[in-house]
Amino acid sequence: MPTREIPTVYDPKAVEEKWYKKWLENGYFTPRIDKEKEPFTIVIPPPNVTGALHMGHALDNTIQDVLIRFHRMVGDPTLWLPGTDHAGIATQARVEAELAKEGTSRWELGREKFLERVWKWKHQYGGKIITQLQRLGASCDFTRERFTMDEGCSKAVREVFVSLYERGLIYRGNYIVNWCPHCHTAISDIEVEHQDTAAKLWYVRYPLAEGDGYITVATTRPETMLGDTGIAVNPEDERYHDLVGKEAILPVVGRRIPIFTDSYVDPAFGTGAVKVTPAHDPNDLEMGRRHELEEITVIGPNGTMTEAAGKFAGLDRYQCRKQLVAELEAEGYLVKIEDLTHAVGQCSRCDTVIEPLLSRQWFVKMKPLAEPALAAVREGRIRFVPERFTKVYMNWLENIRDWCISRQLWWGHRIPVWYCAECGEEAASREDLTACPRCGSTNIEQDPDVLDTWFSSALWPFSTLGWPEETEDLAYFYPTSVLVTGRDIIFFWVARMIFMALAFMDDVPFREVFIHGLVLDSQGRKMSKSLGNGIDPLAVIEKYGADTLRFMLITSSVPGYDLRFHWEKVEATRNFANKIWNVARFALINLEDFDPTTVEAASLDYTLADRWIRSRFSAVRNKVTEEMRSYDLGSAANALYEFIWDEFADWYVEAAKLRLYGADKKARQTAQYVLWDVLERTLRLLHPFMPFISEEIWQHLPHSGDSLVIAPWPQATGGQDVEAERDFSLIQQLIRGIRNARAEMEVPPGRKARLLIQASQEAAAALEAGKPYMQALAGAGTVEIGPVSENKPSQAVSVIASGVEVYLPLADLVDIQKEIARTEKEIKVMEAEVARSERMLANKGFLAKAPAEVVAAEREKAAGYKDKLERLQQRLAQLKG
RNA sequence: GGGCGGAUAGCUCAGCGGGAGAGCACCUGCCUUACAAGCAGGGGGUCACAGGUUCGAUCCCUGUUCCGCCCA
Repeated sequence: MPTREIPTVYDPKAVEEKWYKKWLENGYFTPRIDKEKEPFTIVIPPPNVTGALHMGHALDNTIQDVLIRFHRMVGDPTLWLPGTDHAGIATQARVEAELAKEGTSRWELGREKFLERVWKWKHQYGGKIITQLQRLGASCDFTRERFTMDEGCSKAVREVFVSLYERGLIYRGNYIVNWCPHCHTAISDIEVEHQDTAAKLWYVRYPLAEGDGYITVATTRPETMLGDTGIAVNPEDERYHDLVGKEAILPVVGRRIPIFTDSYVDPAFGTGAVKVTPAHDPNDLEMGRRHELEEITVIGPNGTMTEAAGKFAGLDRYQCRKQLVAELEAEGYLVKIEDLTHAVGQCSRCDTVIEPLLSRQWFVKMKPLAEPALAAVREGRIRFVPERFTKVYMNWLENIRDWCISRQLWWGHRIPVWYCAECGEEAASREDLTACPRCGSTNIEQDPDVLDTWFSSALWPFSTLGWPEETEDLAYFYPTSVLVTGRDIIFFWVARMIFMALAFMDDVPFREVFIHGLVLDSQGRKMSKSLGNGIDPLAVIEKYGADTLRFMLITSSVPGYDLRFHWEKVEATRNFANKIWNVARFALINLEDFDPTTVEAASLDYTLADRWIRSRFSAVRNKVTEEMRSYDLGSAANALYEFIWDEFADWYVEAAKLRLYGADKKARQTAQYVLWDVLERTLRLLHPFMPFISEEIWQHLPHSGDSLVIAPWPQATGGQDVEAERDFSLIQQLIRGIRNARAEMEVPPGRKARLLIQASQEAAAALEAGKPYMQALAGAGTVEIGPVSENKPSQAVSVIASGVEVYLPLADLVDIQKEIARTEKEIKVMEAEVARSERMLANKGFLAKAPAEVVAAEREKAAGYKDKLERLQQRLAQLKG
């Protein structure tokens, strides 16, 4: 027999570790492959190995765990595959920082030693986020944990790279890339964040080569003029017609540069004439290549001016700007300076201003890959939830540019391309090469760069399941069911997984994408290290428990929208956990002598309250189940909150006490049975949201099975008990009315009041059944129920509903003036209701066009209001008479 | 500049075609043998503004204002 005694206060610490350990030991998180069943699969968005759990992870993984636990209970073979991402730049930076402290650097160490060092770091500190996920309660199958740089994933990366290379979808070329002078590597377009910044627009006069005319250009980056090789104007721009084809002299430098037309130029910006610097601006590069301009690199990889910048060589780019502008001004070339704000690209990792740099990099050709990825979503093979994110995804892919995938780092998947020093061969290979495949020379070298981290993440849904091997896991669990991730990562990851999967698996990576928002601080700002406004989920778990954090996050979130973190909400949720704990304590205390296996459920004497709570359970069970499937998790959790607190604890438990404390054995047993049954099944509904507290209580309750983790989801039972819900609702209404009347008449809480009830025939049965509840919950003494009569008590407080009049003859306590005021107030409210209802029913359009059931419902309401109003008016007349 | 989202009680947010809801805060009364992290009662809203569609609009459409995010 399980122990039925539990402590008076819920202590999450005492239970969380215990249960999590047991769950792991029993292998509950590892699915059994059953070919007869459709699996439910999620691959985790792999957090960075360097990472620590933050609120965003907490939300993302709680959502996944709720879905996973639900499906496991429903009986689907359920796999949640965990893992981490090697996070190229972040991890490398972390280890480099360590080296710097030791007074050395990666260059000093050399590539091989450095990588050894990073692996060592990874084994020692990396992946602590995985244990943090366990604190959250995440029920991942850790036997299948993966890492983007492990052998299998690396093999997948090789295969994909070489295959794309062979298909001509990966190429190497000289293009402008986003160069981070601080991280010292190229980064992709989406790793650049655009920040509106106050800036200047410099108007600079370029003299014409012939004659004494000039042309004025406007630029936000005067230092790049050192690399200017042309001036462009819009072909439609008549202001410059006579200058097209002529040459200008680059001030300070003295180079002759051509003036030409290109429709890219916006005649409305600046002067309508733009300087063209092909080596330092992507648009200029395109123009330059159209017009065969020279590409002169004047800013180098570390952000300082190159030799090509002449006398400015060696200066930092901003120093150069200052000096150059001064010189232009001194020599009369500077026309004016305007203020403007424009978007400045910054490195998303270190906030350094990006330098567009012409360099030789590897790219993935996107158009051919994007097309099927667009089609998959357009045709509904992948569905975004909420639906509006479809557009974000489509817009991005429709305007996609080629993806720069090479990074000038050491930590990552090294580009599997070898160059032959003898014959110049460039060979991509699945196996490491030691000799040139063309000339056989051993004088070959592998490309020094590594791949963008997202290249390997893009393969995650299938590389983790064993691809390119044809594994059982891959055959069974792929494609995955749903991807759960934040809206900030649609481009980085979601889109890339989709096109990679379509290109290599010939199938979608997941059928649905559930997008959630960001967790903001209480003022609505993003949580960030620099602001110091982040809240550590582990601190919340430490103080309030994982269930509280989980439930708080879920009930605060609406699909697709950001949510704010408030400690008040955490506390409110903690209070809810405590409510559950205490209602369970109550149950356990009263179930000491109860054994469900000896009870015949069919032969018990169910009361109105029993029927009501069972009907309400059935409704909430259906709602939660439905909303789990439609991803309305916050709504589902709120439904449980309301059911547990408002209906089960506040009403059912109170109503059941009568019989639990009473002498009638069978009545007591019935109450015990319903209390146990509803609580036990409610815990199962609660488990996906609050796995720990639900398990702890469930284990103390009589139950069958080893763990709530693998307990079956409650079945849908018969329909609602409409009659019980209606009758109990009437009783609740009267009890509230009586409580209110007592409070307003200042009846001492301990004083029992006799109830005289006059009711219509229809209401009588419900009232008879509700009698004990009114006695217990409304401080009623004897209750007399009779037909409506002229004979109404005068020195009494009244509670009036449709078809029912309740009188509390409290002789000395009744203040007639107060009672008149109360009645008048209610009459006013009721008059407004009747008026509203009658206005609707008098509207011919309403009667003719509104659905019949709406009209019928309105008629019924109107009748009820009118009945109540009449009774109130009679009562008022009596009080005044 | 383009796109998306938001504006509902003092605060934070649900609801999204048929009588305005929750939590917190506030007021009143209760240590009622599960819970004071609680129980019971109560007050509080021209649902941003202006038009339109509809028998009926907080909800749908258009526009305006103000906030936020994404893309260029």
